[in-house]
Amino acid sequence: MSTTQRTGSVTLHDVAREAGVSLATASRALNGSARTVNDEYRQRVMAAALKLNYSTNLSAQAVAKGSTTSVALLVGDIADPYFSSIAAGVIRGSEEAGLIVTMSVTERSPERELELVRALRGQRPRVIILAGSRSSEEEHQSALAQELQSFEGNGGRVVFVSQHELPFDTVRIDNYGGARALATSLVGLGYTRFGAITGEHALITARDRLAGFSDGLAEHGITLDPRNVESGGFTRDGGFDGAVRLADRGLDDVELVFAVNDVMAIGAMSGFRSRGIEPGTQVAVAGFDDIQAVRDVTPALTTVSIPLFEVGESALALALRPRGADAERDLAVATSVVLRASTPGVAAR
Amino acid sequence: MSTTQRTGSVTLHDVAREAGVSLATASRALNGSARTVNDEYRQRVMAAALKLNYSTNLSAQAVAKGSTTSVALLVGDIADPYFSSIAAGVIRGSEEAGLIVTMSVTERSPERELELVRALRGQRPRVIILAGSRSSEEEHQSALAQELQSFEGNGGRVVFVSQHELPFDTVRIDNYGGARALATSLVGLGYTRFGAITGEHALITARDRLAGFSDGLAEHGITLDPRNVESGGFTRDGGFDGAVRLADRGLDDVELVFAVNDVMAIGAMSGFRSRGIEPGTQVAVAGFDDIQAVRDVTPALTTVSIPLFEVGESALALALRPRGADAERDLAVATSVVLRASTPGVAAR
DNA sequence: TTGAAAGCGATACCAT
DNA sequence: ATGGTATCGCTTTCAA
Repeated sequence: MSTTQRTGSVTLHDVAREAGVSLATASRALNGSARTVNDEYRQRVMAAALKLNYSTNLSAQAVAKGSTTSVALLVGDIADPYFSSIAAGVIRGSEEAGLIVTMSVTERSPERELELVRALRGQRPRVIILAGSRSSEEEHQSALAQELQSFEGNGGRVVFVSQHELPFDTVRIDNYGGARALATSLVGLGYTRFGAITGEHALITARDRLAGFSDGLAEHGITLDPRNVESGGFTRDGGFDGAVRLADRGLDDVELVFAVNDVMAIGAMSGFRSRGIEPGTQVAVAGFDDIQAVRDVTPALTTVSIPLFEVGESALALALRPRGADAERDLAVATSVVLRASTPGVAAR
Repeated sequence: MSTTQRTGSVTLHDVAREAGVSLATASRALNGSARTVNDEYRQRVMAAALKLNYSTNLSAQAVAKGSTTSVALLVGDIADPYFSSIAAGVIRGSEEAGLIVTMSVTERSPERELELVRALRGQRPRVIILAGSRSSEEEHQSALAQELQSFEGNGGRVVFVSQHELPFDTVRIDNYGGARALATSLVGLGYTRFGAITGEHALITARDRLAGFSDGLAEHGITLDPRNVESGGFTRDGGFDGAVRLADRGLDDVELVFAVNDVMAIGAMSGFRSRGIEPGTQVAVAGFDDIQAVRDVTPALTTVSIPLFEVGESALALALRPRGADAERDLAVATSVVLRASTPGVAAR
């Protein structure tokens, strides 16, 4: 009977033997830090590794070193362009730093998010990045905070994207300010009657954007009538349904509808259309995020631009910053209003 | 001087001591397979683990067991809805199976794909799923095949999505047949003059779709004139540019342009528009994939639907199938033509 | 069932 | 610089 090798993998031991050096030397030559090993030996080890097609066992390395090379990324829904763009940035940054990204999906559920963070601990990642839109429910907030705190206590790094209610490093997206600026721009175009489609009130992002928009209008003496505000899912269908409800109850004199994110806005445009209301001409529409798709819908969507890819990169960069540098732990990314055809200027009234 | 703990983490050892049992028993109670441990002890261990907030170190577990719980997923571009939908399926399936997915982006480069696969070996994942659109360059193909073969030799599982030129399990998407069926449907609508926008010829997916479309037309005695075929990047901008080139050289009598994927088709619609050609009315457009966005562009895009999320789930399921069951290693997913407003029926000619 | 002890594949300290 | 060896956290024989 032949011996069954559970793992046929070549180990460092094999390489060392092949090269005729000690295990320690092989380790130093392959993964050790600097020139502490004779070039002659180094060559031999490299050659042996190549010959045997050796590949370092990252798990073993992790237990020996007491630290991994992985970054855990939590997103609400990877199929949503908002998250996938951020993910692309995180992945890019990680690959540049030689780190591996593991990805989990919270499905926008705070419970699930908490569960995942707990499970992720087993991975002992270097970094946990939370990009899901979080809710503000006290209960989960504190349980989550506690979990993350102990993760940091054990040497991990935590970075939030967008949220800023918890005491962790965060890449802050100025949802409030961006929406406020949008309101001002739209008023500048001549609009005076507004409606909105938002997500669940518990979603901090949705709330901030709506508040910013509302306050922006107020600044110009315009009130956002709550009767013209529909709320639903933070998704394309949520936007569609919101628009339909708005249309069905009568748009009255509402000239422009602000949806708190682009996918909702795009859904809303289709929703209006399904009711025979032509977006852009019969009702203007604006969104938030500036995802790729907004350039290709008709009319092109006015929105607030967020450099999503950059947000992802920044989140990782923030996490990798040396621990001591606790100067400014809040990295703010700039947003900017982008006016497009979905909000044409209002002709003389 | 106090002892500095490099990792503050609670270990199984701590739990065992707290519970007053041996390391072995604690291991069995927490992560061991079945009822081989006294219920009384089991309770004690669980309680201790909970009290100490213990979390299994997955890396250590991996080296001890000789196998990990991770799935490596390679995609061409995570921000592309085609890939992100597949990724969502893979992630869902993995979470159900208690597996962690790590994600890498090939940026659609065969070199990068090969590099990544090599690097991924260090992770010793249970499964590697390759969802990138692969090229057919002989050189990379064989190097990749070799690398994957040895991965399988060491107990790993490999699954391809869409590709079927290499001898590995694959979730096969019927690109050829789908495009062919699309051609037939469009001819049925009364179209007779076609153009196309495709990706680089080396991309198997692009080539198959174009071939299927062309053959489908040929079946009805219609020739796809190569002069009406533009090729470029497999992206939105590639589609945009292709449309612009087509428009600039004169659409002549081309009534319908088939773009080999939806993002290109959507880009093409914008491209045509930028040249004053209204898609849907002045030129019909069709795509392939049925990504979410096609419902919300105007006119809604005719396309070939692929159940992308399901493709991702299936890829994982295939990988997890017991090794012996080598019956049918090619799982085919059904595609279906979806006619929408971008290809209105042609009135009596 | 339970515990002692031998690995798993690497790193790093301590002599040489 | 190099090699021997303890160690990392966990699993899994092997006896008891």
